[in-house]
This record gives sequence, structure tokens and C-alpha cells, in this order.
Amino acid sequence: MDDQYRPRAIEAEAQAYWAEHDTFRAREEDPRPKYYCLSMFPYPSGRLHMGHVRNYTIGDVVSRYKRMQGYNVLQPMGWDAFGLPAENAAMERGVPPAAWTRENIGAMREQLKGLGFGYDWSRELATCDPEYYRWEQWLFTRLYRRGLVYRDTAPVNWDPVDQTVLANEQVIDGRGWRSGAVVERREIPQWFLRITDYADELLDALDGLEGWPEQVRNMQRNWIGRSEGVALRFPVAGRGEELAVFTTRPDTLYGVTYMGLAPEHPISLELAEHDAAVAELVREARSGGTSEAELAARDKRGADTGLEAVHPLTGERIPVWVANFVLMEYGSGAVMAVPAHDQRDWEFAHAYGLPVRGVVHPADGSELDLSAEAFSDYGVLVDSGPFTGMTSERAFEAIADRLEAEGRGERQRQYRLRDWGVSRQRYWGAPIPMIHCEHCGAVPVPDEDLPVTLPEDVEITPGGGSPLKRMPEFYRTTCPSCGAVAERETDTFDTFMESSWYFLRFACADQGGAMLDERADRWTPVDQYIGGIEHAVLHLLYARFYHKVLRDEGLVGSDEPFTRLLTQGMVLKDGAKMSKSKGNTVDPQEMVDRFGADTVRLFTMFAAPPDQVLEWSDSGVEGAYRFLRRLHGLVRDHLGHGPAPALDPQALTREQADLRRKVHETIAKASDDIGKRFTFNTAIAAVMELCNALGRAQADTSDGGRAVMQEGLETAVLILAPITPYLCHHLWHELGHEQAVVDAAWPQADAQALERDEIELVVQVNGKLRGHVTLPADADQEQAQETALAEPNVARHVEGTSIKKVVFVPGRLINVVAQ
RNA sequence: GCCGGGAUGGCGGAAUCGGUAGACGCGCUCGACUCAAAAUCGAGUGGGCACAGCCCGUGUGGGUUCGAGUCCCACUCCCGGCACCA
Repeated sequence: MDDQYRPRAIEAEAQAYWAEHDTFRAREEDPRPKYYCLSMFPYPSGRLHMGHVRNYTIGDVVSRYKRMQGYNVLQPMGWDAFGLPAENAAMERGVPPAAWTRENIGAMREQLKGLGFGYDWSRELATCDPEYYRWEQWLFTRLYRRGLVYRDTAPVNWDPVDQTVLANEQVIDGRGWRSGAVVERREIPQWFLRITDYADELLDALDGLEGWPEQVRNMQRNWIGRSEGVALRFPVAGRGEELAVFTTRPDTLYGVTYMGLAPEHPISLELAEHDAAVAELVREARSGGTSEAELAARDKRGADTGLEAVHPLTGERIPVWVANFVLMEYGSGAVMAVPAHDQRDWEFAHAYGLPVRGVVHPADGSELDLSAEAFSDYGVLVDSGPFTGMTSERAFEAIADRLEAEGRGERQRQYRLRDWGVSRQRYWGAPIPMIHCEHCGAVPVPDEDLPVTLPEDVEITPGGGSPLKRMPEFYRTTCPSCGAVAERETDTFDTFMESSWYFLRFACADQGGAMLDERADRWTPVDQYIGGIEHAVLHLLYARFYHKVLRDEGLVGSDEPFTRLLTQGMVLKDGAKMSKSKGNTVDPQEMVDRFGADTVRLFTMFAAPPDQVLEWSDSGVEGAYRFLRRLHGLVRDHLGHGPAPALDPQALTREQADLRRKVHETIAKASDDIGKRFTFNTAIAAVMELCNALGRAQADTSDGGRAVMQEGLETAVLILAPITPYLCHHLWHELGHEQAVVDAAWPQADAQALERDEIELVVQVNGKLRGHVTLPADADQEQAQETALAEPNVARHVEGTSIKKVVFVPGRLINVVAQ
């Protein structure tokens, strides 16, 4: 055995073995239970960053652990290859996006291999490949015929200087990132998928996703935002029209003191022609970005329209205001404002001196105080005509009944979730397979003409917009329906369209004749999905939606795509997200070159639990390297004494039995940590403790000592094998095994080795630690109390008091309560 | 602004069900080896004091409990998402 730990040589050895045995090829015909472990595929930006390394190390550890547990593991990898950065790179370097992307894929594939991730590369896919996106186009045309696709207008960020549509990230403080021009909102026609048709199922099924973090399920619940309420109408005095509003609080209807209109509400737009204040609000609403964060951060501002609405129950006249916090996108673009019982309405009312009328009192009978904030809890109604005295719950129903009876409103279920706009006015994406015909309208591309291939030899120029719009050879076509000259859609799909079904395609990536085949149900649902918390809502919700759509198309049998989900935290350096602009990046490749892949993997798994942020530390990496070198040294020194004798558990000395207990405690702890808790950091700490103990026992070269040492080192190697596969592959062979460690079985803790005859009990007096006592493991409270009180320091604290109570927690502590 | 998460030694973190706060690693101090340094190995390392012991200590302020880092209430600060970044 090599005297030194040389990562490079060890890596080559293991790589050669895995390649020769095609170790990570997943086979459908394998009879063992399947386990599909998937890490979110990367955008091929050019080089791996630490976030990737963390994500993929977690996935690889889980995959290798499950393999050792006897599962038939599928762990594939691919490329989320469409997206904006490729177009930016094209502008900066004059390389077409396709060429840039494919080059990046090649470089990153080599990096992933170097890190030792056990992927089944035979299933690799790239979403920019026509053989991939053709099925997405195929599905889209099916959904169009099923009525799940429609066309509507939606706002985009328009850069008036560059004459192009900007992504939200390209809008900085309301201005275009390149031109610096103030961005305008423009309504343009786009394609939508009816995800809201699935809103109830997407919401209700969250309760069954027990393998998902509660945090993510909560975020999705809030995102879908189902609320039960009443849709009602307020006639506008002097105009033959009504304001439609939705409220979740019909019980506060008698507290309405004004109406709020979105600046882009038709009435606002009409008034703006003559009213300067309203016009200003409309102008403000149309400038700046379209993101919700940007809109919500604005100061609450408004303007009185001079119009009056008529209260549907009291007939009272209510002023109508244009208010910039009312969003045209939600509901009807108008709200009934109840400042006494809604905080936003309260703030607006105070800003403009509008009346606040309390109509719900706290249920506990306390005074209603509206001087500092709104009272938004349920309570008991006052000043509410015939509904006075009812609880909010009862009044909700009674008022809803009354409105329904009078035809002025009806109960309604409303969602915050909006339909999914899938059109992007960009080049580097999958073409939307639709044809616009003057006579027939929008016509889907027939199956036999798919895929609509994206031309790849293009030039991207700043401010030029999508080159597809300048390529008649792309867009000029004939109508599949009537044969007349027609134009292709030049918008491309949102890249979430590709990432919403790639996990299914991995099951049958070589299927040329269909989107999916029966192998999809052989492998999916994904047993363990791993990725960044930043995908908690959008990607994970769209993928769930897609899966259900595909189920309804008869392409998969399951209801949900991901049984278990692990959302990993970000990688920070100096307390901040790594970024080029901050100059705090760490290149994983540099670390691999210096210390070897095992060290990088060990550090990223050791430095923090996977779902928390990870703070990068160069000296921490060195510590990981030191540990691996010590482990290598322990095995080398042990083997230096020749083959170890067989273990006879009955013939061990007290010290040897204690060490052997430590070995089996480590197995128990690591199995729980890796298999159930996913706290790889504590599993590694346990192995480090074991190695420290083994190091202290090195001097014992008796038969029993060497046998326990062999068992201890094998245990350390087996537990670390998923985390540091290269070194463990090597050491396992050195320890005398023919079979590779990747195919070895996960160790089992021996119950007998774990047994203790004595335990240490903590002794407290009035909850404060006062001593420790050693007792037989099966000692009862009486025995424990007697021994504890005999302990001098405990006796000193109990002296002169009377014992009120003794709390005994077997195996842990005894607490004497004395006064 | 709305939604979600976090805060524990000099640093990363541990404490799994309310039961010894600080496992493990980093850093630092001292010692061994060395002509010397690096590497390595050993010991120590939350703060304070009248130091076999005691007091204080898990972002802040209150509460529940024999006992609270852990549960409850009210706050502060930091981070993530907000529908065209992926």
C-alpha cells in the first residue's frame, strides 16, 4: 500500500473500475426495488459552481447509500440548456447560443465525472436538442386541442430604446440594464396554460406530500392562495355600470367607506383622459417593471374619481378612488375598502382622510381600538343592520345568502395563482408550434411536421430582439388547415416548460417514437429529488402541474412526480452569496485539483446540514483533507502488522469491548443520520470520533485489538463510501475485499455489541447540574435516588432542605426538587 | 410591501421526544520532534470568581415548567422567493 495519500492516483483507479464495469448503468430488468434519485439538472453556464457541487454531492451520497442498501438506483444527469445567458454570451462574444451551450455542456460533463458522481450517462439529455423539445411541442398542440391552452394579453417589460422585451432581472430600478431607459409596461398577446384548472388538486395534494419540507408545501399553499369569499357588485351612481369586487370578508360589508380601482381599470383609464391626478397614477403604473415586488414596494397613493358607488345593502353612496395598491391582475381590478378591518385599506384611509367605520368587535368583549391599526380578526358584528350581533362566521353566511337571494352577488372561490404564461419574446428557446393564418386564426403545427426546429446558425445583436422575427425562412409557411400563406409564431417557450418533464424523459431518453413509454412508470415517481430552495414555488409547482397533465393524457400512472424533496441551502463566502461582481467566488475545479474530489465532497457535506446555508472555509477544506490523510494512515499502519485475526466478541478485554461498542454506536448513528435525518454532517462527525478512538487504540496489537481495529476501519470505510467514494474504493480493497465497496452492503449495528452494563446518570438539584453517578443499567428510581443523594456535592446542596419531589428519567437524569 | 427561513464560543456547526449547552471540525495557546521552519503528534481552549466548587451564558424582552437553545407571546437584525434569472 502506498505510504502517502495520493488522491490523483486513487481517483484514476476507481474511475477505471467504474468505467470497466459500467457500474452506474441503471437497468429496467433488474429485479431489486427501484430507487430514483434525482438532482435538479444544471443550466450549462460554462463551469460548475459550488452550489452545483453541493447539490450533486448530496444526490450522489443518497444514491450510493441506497445502492449499498440493495436498491436498483437510477441517478441520471442532463442539461437545462435553453435560457437567457446564452443570448447574452452571444452578444458579448459573437458565438451563436447553440455552439456556446454545447461547448459548456462538454466542459461541465467532464467536471461532473471528475467529482466522482455515479450518473447513468447513457440517459443524458439536453433540452435544446430537437429530439427533446419536439415532445414538448407535441404535448402543447395536444393541450391546445383539449382546451388547456389559450391566448390572451399579458404585460411585459418594454425597453423603448433597445426596442425589445426585457426579463425582470434585466430591469434594474425600473430601467433597462443595457440602455438605461425607463422601462414601460406593454400588453402583448401571449400563450397561456390553464394551470388554474388544476389549482384545487395542486393545493389539496400538498397534504399528502409527506416527504416534502413543510416550508415548501406552505410556500406553494400561499402561492396558490385559495380563498373562499363572495363576488358582489356595487352599481356606480349615474353610470349604467357596476363595479365587480371580490371579498373574503362579507361580514365587514357594512364597514365599506370607499371603493378602490386599479390604475389600469377601464374606468380609471377613461377618467385619466380628463383628470390629471388619475392620469398621473396611470402613467406611474405603466412605467417601471412588472414584478410584484416592485409594485408592492411603492408608496400607497390614490386619487378621488368624484364617482360614487351604491352600497348593495344600505343604498349608501360610497366614494370611488383610484388606488395604486389595487392590482389589475387579481380579481376584477377593483376592491371594496373596509379600513376598520383591513390593514392596507386602513393605511390608505389615513393617508387620504377617509372615514374608518368599525363594524366587527373583538369576540372577547374588549374595546375596539382602531387608532393604531385595523382589527382584522373575526369577531361580533355591530352597526350592521339586521346582521348586528352575529359572529363573523354566521354573518359571512347570512350576508352571502342575502346577496345571492337579491342577485347582487354569489359565493366564489378565488385563487391567487394565475395561469401560466409560456410565451417568451426570445430566440434561445423551444419554438412555440403554432401558425397564424389570416383565415383560420391560430392553428397548431400537425404532428407530422414536428419538431419545429430552432435555426441554430444565427447572429444575436444588442437591441436586435429575437433573430427569428428577421428570418422569413423560419416564419414564412402555409396554413396546415387552409393552405394559404401564413406565419409561424416566433415566440419561444418559457424554459420552465422543459424542466417540467425532464425527470420523466430520463426513464426512456432513447425513445424516438413517443414522448414517454412504459419505462416512465417503471422509474417514476422520483423517490428523492434534490435542489435549491429557490425553486420551492415555480419549478416545483409547474412540474407537479405537468405531471398531472401527462397523467390525464394517459402518459404516466402516478399523481405526483416527487415523493421526497430535499431543498439544499445556498453556498456563501464571507457571509454573502458567491458572485463574480462581489469577487468572492471559489472555483470547485481549483479545489479538486489541489486536494482531490473526495476532500471537496467531504467538506461540503461536513460544513453544514444540507438544508441550511453553507459558509465556505478554506481552512475547513484543509481540515477535511487532513482527516482523509489520517484515515489513510490508520489503514496503512494497521495493515503494516499483517492480516488481522478473526474477531471473537466473547474474548475481548474491557477496553476492546468499549471500542467495539463505539464502532457499533457509530453504525447506528450514521445509519439514522444518513438514511432518515439527512444530516450528513453529524454522520461524518461520528466517523471522525470513531477514527479518533481507533487512533488511541493503535498500540493494542493483541489479536483482539487487531480484530476490533479491522472491524472499526471497515466500518469507517463503509460509512464514508457514499461521501468519499474514491478513497473508500481504494481502502476497501486494501482491507482485503475482492468486491468493490460501491457494491458492498451497508453495515448493520450488532445489538449485543451495543449493550452496556453500567450507565452514567446526571444528577440535578432544583434543575441545576450537581454531579454524576454511575449505576447498573437496569437501576430503578429508588436505587438511583439513594446513590445520587450519597454523592457529596449533591448531599451538600440538599442539606438543610426538605425534598418535595424527585423527577427520574431512566437512563438520563435524576432531578431532586428541594426547598 | 407580501410569503418563507435563520440567529448558539474567535469561526462553521452539535444537542434527534422539554433533560449534562458547545459533539465534530477550523482557529488560537502551550508542549514534543527539528539546527530551524513547515508538516506531524500530544495537551488546553465560552466568560467570570473568593477555582475539589460556584455564578453567568444559546439575537432582545416577557411567560409556561421540577427543568427551556428546544414550547408560548411580543420584538430586532440577516437571508431566500415574489410569476420573463434558472
